[in-house]
Amino acid sequence: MTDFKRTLITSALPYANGPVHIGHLAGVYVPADIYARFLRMNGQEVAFIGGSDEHGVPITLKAKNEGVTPQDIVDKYHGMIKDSFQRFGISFDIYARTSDPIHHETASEIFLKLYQDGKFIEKTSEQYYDAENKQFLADRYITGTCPKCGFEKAYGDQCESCGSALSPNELINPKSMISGNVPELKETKHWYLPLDQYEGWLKEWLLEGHKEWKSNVYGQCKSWIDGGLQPRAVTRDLDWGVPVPVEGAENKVLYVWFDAPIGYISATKELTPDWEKWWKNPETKLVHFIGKDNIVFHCIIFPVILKAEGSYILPENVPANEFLNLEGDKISTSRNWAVWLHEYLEEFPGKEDVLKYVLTANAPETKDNDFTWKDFQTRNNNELVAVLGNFVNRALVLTQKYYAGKVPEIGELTETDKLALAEISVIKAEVEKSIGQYRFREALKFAMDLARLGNKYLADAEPWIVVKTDPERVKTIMYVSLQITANLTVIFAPFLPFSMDKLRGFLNMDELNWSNLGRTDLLPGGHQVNTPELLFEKIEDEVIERQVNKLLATKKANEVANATVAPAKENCTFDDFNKMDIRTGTILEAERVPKTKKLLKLTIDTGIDKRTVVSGIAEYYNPEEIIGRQVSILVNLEPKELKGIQSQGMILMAQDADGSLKFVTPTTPVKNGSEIK
RNA sequence: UGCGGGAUGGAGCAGUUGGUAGCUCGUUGGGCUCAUAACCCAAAGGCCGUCGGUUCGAGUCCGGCUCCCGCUACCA
Repeated sequence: MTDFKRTLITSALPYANGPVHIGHLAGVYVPADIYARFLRMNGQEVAFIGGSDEHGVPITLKAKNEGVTPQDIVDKYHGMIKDSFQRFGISFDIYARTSDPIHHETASEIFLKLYQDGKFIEKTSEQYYDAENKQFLADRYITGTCPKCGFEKAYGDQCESCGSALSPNELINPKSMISGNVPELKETKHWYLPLDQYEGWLKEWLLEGHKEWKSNVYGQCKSWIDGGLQPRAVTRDLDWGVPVPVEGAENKVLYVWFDAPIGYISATKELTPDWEKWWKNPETKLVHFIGKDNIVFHCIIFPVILKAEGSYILPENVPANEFLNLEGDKISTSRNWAVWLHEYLEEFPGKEDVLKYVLTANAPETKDNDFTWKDFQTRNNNELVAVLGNFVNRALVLTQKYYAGKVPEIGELTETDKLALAEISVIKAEVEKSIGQYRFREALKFAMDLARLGNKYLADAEPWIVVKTDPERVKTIMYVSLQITANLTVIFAPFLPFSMDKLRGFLNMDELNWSNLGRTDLLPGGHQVNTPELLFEKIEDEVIERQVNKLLATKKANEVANATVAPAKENCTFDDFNKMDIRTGTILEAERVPKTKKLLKLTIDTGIDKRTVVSGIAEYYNPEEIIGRQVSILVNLEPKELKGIQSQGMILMAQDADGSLKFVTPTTPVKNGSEIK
């Protein structure tokens, strides 16, 4: 194992098209912050890097929608994000941004170096171009009819209806999602990073050299590498971003995934003129904190860029987390399904550490986890308040009561005392080991064990009883209790920085580094402590209910938003309508199509014949419950093979605001085969 | 479609190299009353998703299946 002299910690750059939410925090910033604080307390040299990712198509679109410039958008969110991180206590050494000139320079330089060294390949291809907006269209911003299933709102990369992967050129009647116009095909030149040429190197460096990475990270990388890598475009046709610094690249910018990780480097440059020791000295340990969606960029693409450049170090570990859900649903910026950091800070002033605690205790380290307000309350009330806060309070209140806040002199230590004090060092070692393995949830649990130890010690020693018979003995008991309390300020400092500041205030002591943990003389006899307040307070049901109601309101608002009725389509002639032969039929049989989520295979009596129809309704209806139902069926639709089954016709469904499907059925039964007109 | 991760007592999670299944919360009973009705002790509660295989022995290794989540497809 290499002996590192310093640690460079990067945290994924949040995308500046929205505020930061608890998912970002749990996945990236809270663990990264714990790690940074822990290392600093150990006297290590640390640079903790963050910043906003401000380029890319979504930001330009948002700007367009709101009638402002992209710079306005990123200024707004960068300011908001930076401020909320600062108030939340994420201890970045620098929080930069990718629209900063220093970043543009850095990214340009690296691109240019690779370009001059011949590390890219150039390719010209035809891509859809929106003439009105004078821009090429990303796959996702082209819509049209799916060539496979006929669904009219397929995207350029995929059809949401049948699930097939598409390329934009396959779409029938392609339309720009930006202008609604028909896009034209236009030639354009781009530079590609030939990832395939680095396969051998990646196998050696990553698959052989970093088997210790977390299984979710390692597994994903392995599958990518084993599956064969393709060259990836590093440039885009867009006017928002870092301009491509070569001839013949007008109106082209660096693709965001190329430019964003370089943001870590430019941020370091902004932090210190001595930035090269952080990025080019093999005695520096580089650790990327990210979410799982970023694994491929940080484990494969960015390392390839660094490797191709030649003078940079490579990540030593990439402890990516899985995702955090909120009350059972995926967190979503666009659906406003999130707990926003800036709102939390307003609504729970002074409770920054509570959120850090809950997000760490329930961190999605090995799999997706769920954040619920109920759990938030439970952990606050039963763990922070009842275990940690309560112990501290007991120790301090007794000290006030018996000794007017003066730490008593130590007497003879009993076996119990010695065991309790020795346990501190055991817990210390466990916390260190867990943090070293990026298991912050486990580390926090061990830290909590110290508070539990304190409670148990007091319960066993019973100073409130002993005081009546042996006041001398009580002095030692309280001395030991206070040393445990003082040790708590050290062990919890990486996790609950604000609360430990507060606790040190109660104890009237200075901040200590990690190596003091385990000492049993942190508060000398005679030291005066202050009158304590509560370290944590209970969170009442009403507070939680308010948050839950807020989320329910969001859910409702989303439904209303989705309920906006689509505008009428173009007129069609009566003949057009007459072409469709819609009948009433009855479902005779229904079964799930194996290996699909949405499809049911139905046998329908159409009055004309009995035929098989495959219908995408399995998410809303069970096969058993629909047998015998009358439905409306388009009988003269061209047959279509779905999952190897001939589907002869289409069942008409009404789609509700929430996306659910309902049968269109006569109000009272009619004869099968009745025409609908 | 392909790939990755997950499935463990009521809930949320640990289980490192295969050797008597743990933790936090909740529940029940007891103790204590210094403390924010907090704390301490004890108990109940699991054929570790499912089927098969390797092994003296499998939560742990191998294969099939089912179900969730994610990536593929620029929201951590």
